[in-house]
Amino acid sequence: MANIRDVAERAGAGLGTVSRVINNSGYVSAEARLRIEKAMEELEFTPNQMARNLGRQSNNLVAIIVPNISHPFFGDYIKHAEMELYLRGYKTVVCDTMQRSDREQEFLDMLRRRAVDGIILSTHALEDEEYRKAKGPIVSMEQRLGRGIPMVCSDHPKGGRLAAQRLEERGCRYVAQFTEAGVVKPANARYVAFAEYLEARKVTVYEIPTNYNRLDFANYLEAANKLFNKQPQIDGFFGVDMAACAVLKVAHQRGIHVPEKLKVVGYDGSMITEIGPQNITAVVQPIREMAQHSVAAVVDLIENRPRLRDETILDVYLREGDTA
Amino acid sequence: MANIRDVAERAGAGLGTVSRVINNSGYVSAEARLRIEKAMEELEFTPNQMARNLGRQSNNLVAIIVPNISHPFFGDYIKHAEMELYLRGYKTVVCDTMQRSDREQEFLDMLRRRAVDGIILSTHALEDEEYRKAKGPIVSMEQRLGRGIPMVCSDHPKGGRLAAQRLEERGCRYVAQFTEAGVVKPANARYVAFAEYLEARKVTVYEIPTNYNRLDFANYLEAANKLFNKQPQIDGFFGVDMAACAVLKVAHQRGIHVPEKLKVVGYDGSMITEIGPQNITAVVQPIREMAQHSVAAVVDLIENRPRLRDETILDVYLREGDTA
DNA sequence: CTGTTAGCGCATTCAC
DNA sequence: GTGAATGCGCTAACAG
Repeated sequence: MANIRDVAERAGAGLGTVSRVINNSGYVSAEARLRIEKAMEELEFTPNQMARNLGRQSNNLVAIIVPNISHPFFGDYIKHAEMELYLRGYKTVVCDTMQRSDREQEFLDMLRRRAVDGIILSTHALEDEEYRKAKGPIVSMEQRLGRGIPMVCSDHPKGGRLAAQRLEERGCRYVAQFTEAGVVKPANARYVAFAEYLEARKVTVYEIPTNYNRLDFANYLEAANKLFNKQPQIDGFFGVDMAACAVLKVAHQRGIHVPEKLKVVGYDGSMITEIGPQNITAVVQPIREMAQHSVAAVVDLIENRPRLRDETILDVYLREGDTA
Repeated sequence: MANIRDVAERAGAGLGTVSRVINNSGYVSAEARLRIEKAMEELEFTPNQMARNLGRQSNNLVAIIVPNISHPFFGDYIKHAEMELYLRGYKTVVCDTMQRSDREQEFLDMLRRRAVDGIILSTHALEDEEYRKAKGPIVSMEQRLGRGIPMVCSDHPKGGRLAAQRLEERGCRYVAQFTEAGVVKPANARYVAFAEYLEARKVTVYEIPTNYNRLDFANYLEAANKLFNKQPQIDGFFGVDMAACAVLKVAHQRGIHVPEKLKVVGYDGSMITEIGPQNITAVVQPIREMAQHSVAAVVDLIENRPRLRDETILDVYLREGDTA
């Protein structure tokens, strides 16, 4: 495999000149450029990325760390983030922690080893301390990790209120939501806002704890069954998209008609709210914008551009569907 | 940021010894190891991955190129492949071509530039020639690209037959399937096998061409509407999961009961066949095994292990659901 | 078992 | 404008 020296020799030029042609930087006479380009073609020369990386101390790689790649929300997120990174000249490394903190730690180490230039985190299984001492371009989704680590999230309190408002307008009196036990993060603000809004209006709110460590459908299905067993009188439900699907499914199995007897509002607004027989009414997170902002933030950090704010909170809205 | 030389000096050792400690390779006296480890800790030394990459001519990165990251099938595939790669010491770079051949070409170039050690391709927008001349570890999903490029796919003819068999058993007389116009690949064998099986048994098979360049739901929804407008008498349908969802949705809108009046069989068996009110009867591709085999193949190529076969064809089965 | 040496392939000075 | 020199940080081969 030809290298830059071979090219230089064949073109009767110096390494520097060849390098300048490759990078299209600095001054090169048209004549020399031609000779060098010809030599490159003849030798089928392709610059070696690893050598460039070492020289420039940067590899144009950003790692996106998520709890579950095949979850619709994260799938959408990764898709948009990958495109945004691509537009800025970066490639995307995906890391699925599968909810295991040791894997998260290993992926964090990639930053220290400079295996990637930056990281966008959607999981937070470690102590905040760990993130801060990683010392490098880190952006967090949905969790405040401390000063210097930008965070991007959607307006969860508003999302909770929008859902609550809708269920109340539709006359619900006994509503339920799934909560994620033991996890403190901005996302939980939606459950708080939801409950506050409704309780202030004398609507009963049941909370069913689910295991945040299991983002799979079966987990929500279990919770949905538990819900109907314990609180058969419920007439409204609010939860993440998958939970909404699970509740719809169990309701269907039990012959409970939606939206007549039960209203359902999802949270996320991912693809799965639109592919079923009924479109699920949902609070939509602006996934694409979340990707744009988080990517912009991490690239700013990598390229040493100053950032004004550490927090970006994006607007949400209620998308009409057939279930509420 | 401390480097290996700093460590060597502080520990009063040579570069080689430090390197051996870092890589846990070769012989190092317990005493020297201790001194070096101490020095590494004191200096908070972390080996620089870019330098290692250059030295070893390998970066332990594999690119997975897909047409759409957020598609349930590819999401599942990436998830499993990422895990398999991780187990073998590789990180995963994802590349979403968004069906654009120029992007595919750019991602192929990463291999030439040695920005990644290998590639797993799920898209095939270029001429076979291009792939072959990329000269490097390439594995193809669902498409024969020529000798030396291993291919992994599922047993599509069997899949088509299983679906056909089921619809026939259920008494369907007028069935439809969506086909991908103008694309030749093993995956299409399922449509051929499906039609052959049924036509031999005097069942009428309608084929609705869809645009392969659009893997989104709206595309299938359009096709489903077209189908019901043109062939309202159909009593059976076969198509990829998303198409099945679309047909179910339109059927629901039009008051056509499934499975009473219309049987539906999906292909892929991804998550979306199980989250709706009805479980969709589907031919299941062994996505995890597909990931395992394709990863094993690309890693074998990267690490110069000889491979016996160029083709791996994996078994499929029909998973019972509520729609057929 | 250990330290030294010589690359890995390119980018980036800096004289010329 | 250009070429030669130096360094990026580490690995691997080698002599000791």
